Parts: sequence; structure tokens; C-alpha cells
Amino acid sequence: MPELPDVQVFREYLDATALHKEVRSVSVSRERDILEGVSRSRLTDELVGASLLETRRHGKYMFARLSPGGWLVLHFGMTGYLEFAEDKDAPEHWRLVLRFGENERLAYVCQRLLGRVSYTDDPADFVEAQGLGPDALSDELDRERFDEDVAGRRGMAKSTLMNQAVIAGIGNIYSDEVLFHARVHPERKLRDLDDGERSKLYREMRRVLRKAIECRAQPDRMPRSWITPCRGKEGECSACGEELKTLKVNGRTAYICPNRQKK
DNA sequence: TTCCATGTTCCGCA
DNA sequence: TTGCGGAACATGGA
Repeated sequence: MPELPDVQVFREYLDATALHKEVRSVSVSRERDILEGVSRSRLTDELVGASLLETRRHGKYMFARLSPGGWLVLHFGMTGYLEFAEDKDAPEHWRLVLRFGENERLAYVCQRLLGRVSYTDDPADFVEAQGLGPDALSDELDRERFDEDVAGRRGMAKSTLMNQAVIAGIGNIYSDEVLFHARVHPERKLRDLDDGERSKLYREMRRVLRKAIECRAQPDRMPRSWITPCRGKEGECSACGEELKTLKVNGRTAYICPNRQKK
């Protein structure tokens, strides 16, 4: 689930539920798997008595600013999400729980333990230290920058779109969706695209990610013309009726329309 | 039992 | 230097 659109939705969810409430207590489970660059005691010290003031996102990372200063950093791995509820109990596979007044709590849930919780004084420093490229929806990544940093690379289109050091935010699902709409085969070398194809790729990348956020990143809300809702099922291309096909690119399963995306 | 899954990272190699 | 393939991480469902 958690690629750029999902994380954006989590962010809006946190904004709508958990801002400006004093954190009364903090629980952490499986800290050795989940916490990165911060100890349980340090994190607890930073959070207790604080409230969350605002959130930001860079690629698949979410940042929440704490009232005394500093930022909580959340990465969701493959199976992470947030759940706010009025409930004394935490959901299964909870890894971090912030409790607020009354019975409210915000849980960071991560079944497969591939997500990470960190703390940073400055999101920009964190992004730099992680070696992340520009966020795929940022103003920073304009067409010119896209041409310089992305379109000139030697690797395959899908691998490059998924490379967080090049562009931050796109994973397996949305790389397929973007390439499908741009009509680019995932194994095409970006370098070989002509100017028109590059331009289309850039435009479709932005359009698809924005539209996915509008759909709350839920496949069942996405347009019928999209490929994402067809994952894991038999499906036909909405545009031409051709049967969708899968292949392995860099070890990941790619869905394509073999008629509209040719090598 | 085996394979697969929306994540990242590390290593060896071309 | 860049990029690829594979393995690893941990868990659970088909």
C-alpha cells in the first residue's frame, strides 16, 4: 500500500484526527525492528507532553512536527498504516501508540516490520541523509529537472521510477500505473525515449499520483481505465481490450498492456 | 510446503 | 559510476 499517494492519505488522516492534542503516554513494541536512529527512551521523552503541530511528506516518508521542536518520522514499509480510535486497546501488529486525553490513541501499525520510526531535528536533513531524490509531486521536480535527473538515466524505465534516490515516492504499483498511461514498456531505457515520450511520462506521473490521492489511494475508487485495480486478477486493457500481462522487472512483478506498451 | 506480496539495503558483478 | 540480480529482513495468505 504505502507509496506516495497512500502516505499522503495517511498524512491527511493524521491531520484530521490527531493534531494539537497532548500526548499523555507512548508505547513502543518490537523496537529493535522498528526504531531507527532513536532509542525507545529518547523517543518517549520527546513525545510525552508534546503535541503534533503539522505534518509533511517527502516521497514515502511522513514527518510530524512536535510542539517542543523536532519531528517524528514514519515510514510504512509494505504493510504499515495509521489508525486513530477511541479505544484503550491497540490494534494487532501495533508498533507505536500515542495516547491522548480521554481514551483517544493513534496507532502506527506495521505487520511485516518493514516500516521504520525515527526522530529528526529537521526533515530536510533527514531527506538528505537518506539520499532521497526530489519528491515526485514537488515543484522542485519540474520538467527540466525531470529531464536532467530522471530521463537521462541508463536504467530501465520501471527501475528508475522506483529508485528513491532519483525520485522519491513511486513504488511497484504506481510505476506500473504511470507507465501504462504513458504507454512506455517497463523495460524501455529512459534514455531512449524521445522528447514527446518523456514529456508524456512526466505529465502522466504527476496526473496519476494526484488522481490516486483523490481516490484515497484505494483501488476500488480508481477509474475503470486504470490498471491498479486489475492486479492479481485476470484483466483486459480498458483502452484496447488486450489481455493484461505480467513480467518480472528487477525482481518485481510488473503489469502491462502488451499491445500499448512495446519495447 | 512453496511461492508471493505495495518496502529498503547490501553485496558481488558487469 | 551506474545499474542489475539476488538475498535478506519478517509475516501471513493463497
